[in-house]
This record gives sequence, C-alpha cells and structure tokens, in this order.
Amino acid sequence: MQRNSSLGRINTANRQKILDCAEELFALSGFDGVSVRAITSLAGVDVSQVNYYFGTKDGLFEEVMLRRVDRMSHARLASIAVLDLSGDMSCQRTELNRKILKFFVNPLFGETPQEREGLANYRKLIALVANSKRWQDSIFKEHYDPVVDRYINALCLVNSQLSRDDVCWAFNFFLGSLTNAIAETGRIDRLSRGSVQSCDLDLMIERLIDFATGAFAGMSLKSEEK
Amino acid sequence: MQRNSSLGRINTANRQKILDCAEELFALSGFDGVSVRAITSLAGVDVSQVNYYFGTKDGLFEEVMLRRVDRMSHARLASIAVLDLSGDMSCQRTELNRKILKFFVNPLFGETPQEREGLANYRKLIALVANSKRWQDSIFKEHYDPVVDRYINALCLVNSQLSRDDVCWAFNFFLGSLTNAIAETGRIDRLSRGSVQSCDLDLMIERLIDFATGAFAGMSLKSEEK
DNA sequence: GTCTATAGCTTGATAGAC
DNA sequence: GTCTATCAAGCTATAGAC
Repeated sequence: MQRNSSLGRINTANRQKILDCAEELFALSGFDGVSVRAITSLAGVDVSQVNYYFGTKDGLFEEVMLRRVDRMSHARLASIAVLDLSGDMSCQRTELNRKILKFFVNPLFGETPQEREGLANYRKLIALVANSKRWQDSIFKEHYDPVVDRYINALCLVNSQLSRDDVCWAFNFFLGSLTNAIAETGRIDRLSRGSVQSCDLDLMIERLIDFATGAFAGMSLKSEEK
Repeated sequence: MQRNSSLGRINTANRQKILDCAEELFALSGFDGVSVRAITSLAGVDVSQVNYYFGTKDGLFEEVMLRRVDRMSHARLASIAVLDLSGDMSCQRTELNRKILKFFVNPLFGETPQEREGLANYRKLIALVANSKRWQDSIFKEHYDPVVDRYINALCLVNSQLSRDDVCWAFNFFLGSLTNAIAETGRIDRLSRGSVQSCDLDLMIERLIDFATGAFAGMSLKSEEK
C-alpha cells in the first residue's frame, strides 16, 4: 500500500480539503473529539482517503499541526534577526521588549486579512493543544521550542538586569496568556460585560503586548530592589 | 431507574472512587480521550456503576468539574472580604494587587501538602478545559465567573487609574498564564534547560504573582503617559 | 447497590475492484 | 487515486437478576 510522506510531495485537491477540514474540526473538539468519518464527510471525500494520504488518524493530526510550522518559524527568526542587540540597551528596554514580543506574535495572524482568517482554526488548535502534556514532545519540543529559545536569548540580551530563569518564567507566562487569548473562548467578553469583543484581534494583541512588556518592566523594578 | 442528584446526598465508597479515577483520567486525556470503561476499570468497579450514579458520561464529567467549586469559591470570597478597599490606595497598589492575586490563586493549592496533592488532577483538568470553548458556559460562566467578577471589582478599586476594560484584559491574561502554569506541561523545564522545575509549585506561584503584579504596575505607567 | 449480559451503534483501518 | 464493502474492536447505555 502506498503512503505519502508527511512532507507532502503529492498535493492533490482532496489532500488539501482533508487537511483544511481536519484543522477546522480538531480546533473545535480536539483529537479525540473528532472521528475520521466526520472529517471526510465535511470534506466530501471517502473515508479511506485519510488512510491513503496520511496512513493513520495520528498521521493526519501531525500533518495538520506541522504544515504551517516552517513558514511561521522562518517569519519569527527573520524578523528578530534585524534587531541590533549589541551594546547598552537599558534606555530603550521597554521599546525593544515590545518589538520582540510583537515579532513573536505577528506570524500567528499573517499579513493580510485573508491570511489572518486562514490561520483562525490553526490558532485555536494550537491553543487547545498547548495546555496538554500529550503533544509537548512531538509538537512543541521538536518544532516550536528552538525558535522560542532564540527569543529568550534575545530577551536576555535586552533585559540584562534579569536572570535567564526570570526571563524564562516571564516568557512562559506570556505564552500562557497568548495561547489562552488565541483560543477566543469569549470569556473576556463576559468578564467585561460586553465592553470587549474577543474577536477584535488587533486590540487583543495590543493589550497583550502592553501587559507583557509591563510585566518585564515590573519584574525589573523588583529585581533592582534587591 | 434511580438516579442520584448532583448534590450527592448518597456518597458511597464506590461513588467516590469513580469520581477520583475519572478526575485523574480526564485530566490526562480530556473528556473524549477517556472511556467509561477505562474509568471503572481503574476504580475497580463495574461499568454500569457510572450510569447508576451519574446517569451519563456527561453527568459524571460535570460532577467531576463541579464537586470542588463551592469550597473554592467560598475560600476566594472569604479571603478577599477581609481587605479594606476604601480610601486612597495609590501608595500601596502593588502590595494590594499582590495580595488579591494570591488570594485568587491559593485555593487551587489547598492549605496542607495533602490538600495540594489531592488537588493536582483537578488543577490539570481545569487547565485542559480552560482553552476550550466547549465548557465555557456550563463550567466557567455558571460557576467560576461570578467570583472572578468580584476580584475584578476589587482590582478596579485598587487600580483606579486603570479603566475597567484594562483591568479585565489584565486579569484575563493573568488567568491564561495561571491555567497554563497549573497544566504542568513541563515546557518551562525545557526552556530553562533544566534550571527550573515545573513541579516546584511554590516558586511558580511566586513568579506568577511577580509577573502579573509587574504587569499591573507597567500598565499603570503606560496609562499615566497619556 | 452490584452484578451479568447484551443491545445498538460508531470507531479506525484494510482489502480489493476499478 | 477513488470507490465499495467489510472487519474487528470499542463505545455508551440499559434491562433485569440477585
């Protein structure tokens, strides 16, 4: 039986349709909450196509999770590479922290409204998976953490008054806020009594960056007290 | 057919065993990733007991999610009630923010080491559910948000320089960091290259509070710029 | 309250025709 | 590549004996 590699040399229309529908349904209900039949039914193809293209349901899930990783990692690394992080940066710390965090967030939303919409299900899927131990190794450790490490290094250079551990803590908390925010659970809408819409992504990003840069600045104040 | 109410007037040993094992397995794999058989098998009771005590698998899950809510909400409301939040608090803002956030976090970890361990699976389950839209209404909106609203009100009193929207954003981001942290995914261990252990909960709590109070302080600086 | 037995359905995966 | 047909296993839930 033929089986195509996860690199996806062969990309028929059906293969794409399956991936898109799988992403949509997995984002809604998680890996175990979606059957292969539900995916192929939504895609309008036969059940056996999943096994033909991806071998197993696990194979399909992994391909859904990884097909956007390379582009995202490349964008994150390219944007941070333009920063000049040599010399004394203590007078422009907050501005640099803001830039670095924004560089990390931006690729999740693309550059055009179409890209942003096209990444909507992917964002929710990332959020759903982020708080689970199950996918830590195969997804995050393998494919996301190397880039995160580069960002932590950059933040260490900028925030030289903080220990590496403190920067790790802060970035990890920031990741928690970010993943919860892109889940778009609607909780902020309720808590604000309708005054805030969680679908207003631009405002959300801005506030998140405010929050996290404020935290870096606040932690610095605390570490200077010592 | 007899079915017991979710208030659980009748609490046999088997009923408790089922709840404990369900909590453990749901925390590992989520609602759809666990079968009723796996739960009853771990509990050492017959499959049909789940239907006898809880009606359906959904009923069991809801009971698992809600059985600890009342105690937690009570502890959160009682601790915050002792604070005197009248008058001018601008000179002790950071200290009050720290107290309020700590009051919110504490009940998740209990007061004794035994309680902390007994709440371990519950914490992970909360984390798993927090980034999903599926349980927002039946769990969070209904049972957690009323208390969160009280905490937001308290934070508004303390941080009178911030708008209510800003306080909502900040508390929501804080909740994202918190839920990700109690998931104990082990990611911070990797990112810190082994220098930080995610199982060191006391340190985690302290750093989280540092991070969030810093963010409140940092947001204040920004709002004073305007 | 606890068990056996089982109904009725859905699941992931495969074999083989075309 | 795409389909039909099908398998074996697992699932939730229930009926009924004790």
